[in-house]
Amino acid sequence: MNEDICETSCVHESEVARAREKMAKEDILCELSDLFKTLGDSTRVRIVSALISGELCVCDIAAVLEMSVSAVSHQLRVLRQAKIVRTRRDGKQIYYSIEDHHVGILLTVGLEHVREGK
Amino acid sequence: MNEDICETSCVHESEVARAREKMAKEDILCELSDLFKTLGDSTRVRIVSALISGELCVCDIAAVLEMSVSAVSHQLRVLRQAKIVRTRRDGKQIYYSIEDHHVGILLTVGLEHVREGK
DNA sequence: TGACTAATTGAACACTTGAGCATATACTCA
DNA sequence: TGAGTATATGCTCAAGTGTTCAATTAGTCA
Repeated sequence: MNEDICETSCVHESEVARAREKMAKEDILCELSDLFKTLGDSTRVRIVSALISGELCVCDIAAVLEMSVSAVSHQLRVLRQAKIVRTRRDGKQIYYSIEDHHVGILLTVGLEHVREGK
Repeated sequence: MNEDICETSCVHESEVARAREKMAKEDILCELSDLFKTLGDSTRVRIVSALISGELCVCDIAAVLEMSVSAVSHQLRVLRQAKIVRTRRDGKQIYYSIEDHHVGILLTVGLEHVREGK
């Protein structure tokens, strides 16, 4: 049952079948890569990292990052749509915070990996 | 000690200072975002996901993903440079496998997050 | 050694993306 | 309600990215 995709003769069919079976579904993996892609920008990880220690309003985030409110707001929207952060209004300000604990774990594990690589 | 970055008057200086202190260093966060960026592509997560259940040669990976060997090889290089995968030669083939356990954890936690979001 | 082949690489192109600017919301509070 | 202000959003452009095609490398094994 050759797949006729790889023309070369080196395909180990049983290994391929096994890997296919054990992998997560394609659309789930797409969502997963979208999640990583969202975290794959230095502005956005810096925002998330700043929020780990507690909620902040947009102006504060901009001050922490030393960036314009507009640029920060653009990235906050991306983080919001990806359900990585949530918002809460208090008076004139809108406070941002981390949406769920998975995000914190991802940051922590990722940092370990980075630091271990020296 | 106004930073003169955010012109508006809504900056909470103590919160900003606290966040700045607790955050990881800028260059570390940059490396972290690079890590996520590397995983932030559907082809690459699919490769990593395929390798979680065991090593595979380039041809096999291409077969699993139903992509050209060339396209896969380009992405494998990116994963290699990011120290996400390692290689081992056996005869004519080169086998790829996951570099370290953090990668598996990231995938797992990320999948949890994605699946929880329904 | 030399033919063969798995894998890598370079260049090109279409597509995506982040930041800046100007403008528009949306909410507060007097 | 209306002025004031914190935040959000279109639009645009420069910079970055993934895939294809063609050519090349690096290793095997007869």
